[in-house]
Amino acid sequence: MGDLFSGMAEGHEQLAPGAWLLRGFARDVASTLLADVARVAQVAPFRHLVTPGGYTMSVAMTNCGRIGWTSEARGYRYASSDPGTGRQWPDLPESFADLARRAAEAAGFADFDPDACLINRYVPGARLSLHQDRDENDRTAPIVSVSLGVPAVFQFGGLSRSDKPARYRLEHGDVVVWGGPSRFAYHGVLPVAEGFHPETGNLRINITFRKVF
DNA sequence: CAGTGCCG
DNA sequence: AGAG
Repeated sequence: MGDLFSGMAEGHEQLAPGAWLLRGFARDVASTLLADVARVAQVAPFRHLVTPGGYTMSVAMTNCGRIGWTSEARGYRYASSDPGTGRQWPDLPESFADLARRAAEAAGFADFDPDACLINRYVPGARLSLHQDRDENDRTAPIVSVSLGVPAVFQFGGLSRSDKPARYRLEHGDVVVWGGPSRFAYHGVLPVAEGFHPETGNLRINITFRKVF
């Protein structure tokens, strides 16, 4: 097996045009990120949202930043306050903003300034079926996704749901960035296996940054 | 509107 | 296991 991307920085794997897996990119700040996740969750608790189809999601979610993604019986939407508490979402921690900006830059997207940050918590068995992120108005900004805790298998496909997705094992500190021609790529997470990570126990935490406006 | 889910 |  040869090196398909010789000359590229170690640990940066191209998944598709405009899509990169930055292996271990957030490893050195992972503890700080997790501490900030805990702080956010204290103000905006994780909840299991209900899809418009009436099913309760296996992944628990919360948000920080100016606006947050939510799902309700009536539909998906970005909201400036937490429907669970009525309060505004907590501010985007500095550690989040800095990491998101640097990861986007490393993937070729300059000046990424996310206004939305969705935090997903997976227990063993939790999953996110194949979908597109398409509730954002800014179609030029990338998606930045940070994996923490127990590993998971990430599916990354094409622009059509029928395109067979490739699978990548994402570990603590890995970051995936996709934008440009891959901005609307289908992606998902297979059911998370039982596991243990010293910083999260049996949980997987994912932090996803988007620019809505 | 709803496929970020279920069925098979 | 995973198409539709």
